[in-house]
Amino acid sequence: MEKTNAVTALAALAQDNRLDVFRLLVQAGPDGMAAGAIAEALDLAPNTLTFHFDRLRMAGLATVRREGRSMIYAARFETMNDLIEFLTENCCDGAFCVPAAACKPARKRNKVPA
Amino acid sequence: MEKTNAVTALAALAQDNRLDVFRLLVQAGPDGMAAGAIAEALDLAPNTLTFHFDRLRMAGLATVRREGRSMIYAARFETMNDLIEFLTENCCDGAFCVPAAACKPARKRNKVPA
DNA sequence: CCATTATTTCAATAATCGTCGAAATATGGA
DNA sequence: TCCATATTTCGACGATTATTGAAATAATGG
Repeated sequence: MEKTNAVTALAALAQDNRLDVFRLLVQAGPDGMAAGAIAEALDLAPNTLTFHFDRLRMAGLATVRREGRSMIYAARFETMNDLIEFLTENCCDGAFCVPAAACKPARKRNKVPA
Repeated sequence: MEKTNAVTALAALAQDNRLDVFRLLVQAGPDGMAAGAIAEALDLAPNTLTFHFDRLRMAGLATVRREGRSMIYAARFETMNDLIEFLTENCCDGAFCVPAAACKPARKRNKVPA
């Protein structure tokens, strides 16, 4: 990931409502969530939400697809992982550092025993 | 890490010059770097740099100490790790996700732990 | 104490950001 | 087609942001 993409992604996440949206999408998994459902869950005006979705999409952190009348938004886990890798790379000149975590979204939302 | 701290940390990193500063500190390791050296390395005005240092410190991403006439800034790796953990937690409801990476800075230069 | 170096504080400014209201667009159903 | 639903677009607004220049503060050495 290039620095300018990292800054864009960080800026996309660096806002209260947008971070909420992203985390909701992260928890929703690859199937995503309808804009209306997110609006209701977070109590946000639909046009405000569109503004935030745009930021997340431009940052590569979310995707959209239409499904009937609804727009379904989903998180892009790959970008999140790239960002984390970018933040941790070159840490202490590489000495004693563990590689960044990769979130590998499961297709179904099965709880994993702790 | 709480959400508001995460937003602050993300905002602190979501700016070109500040991300450069932080990465420089990350690479410098626990011993840190003098403000003047950073100013020279990144070609930034000292007062502008103070502004950015403040953001990083308020976000818990950097510390300062005085050493003679110089102010030595250093990255706080713990906060970076907390942030990464926050971003990846609850990923896909916890299913199939690897825990976040931890950067454990080595004291590779002959420096005694405080 | 004075001069020098290193960094911070303060005030001002342009640019960007997040939210709102009103209107527009797209889809599906009667 | 007409209507309701779902979401986006547009124009405006106050708030925050990053940078600058000038002046202030802190530490060191002569």
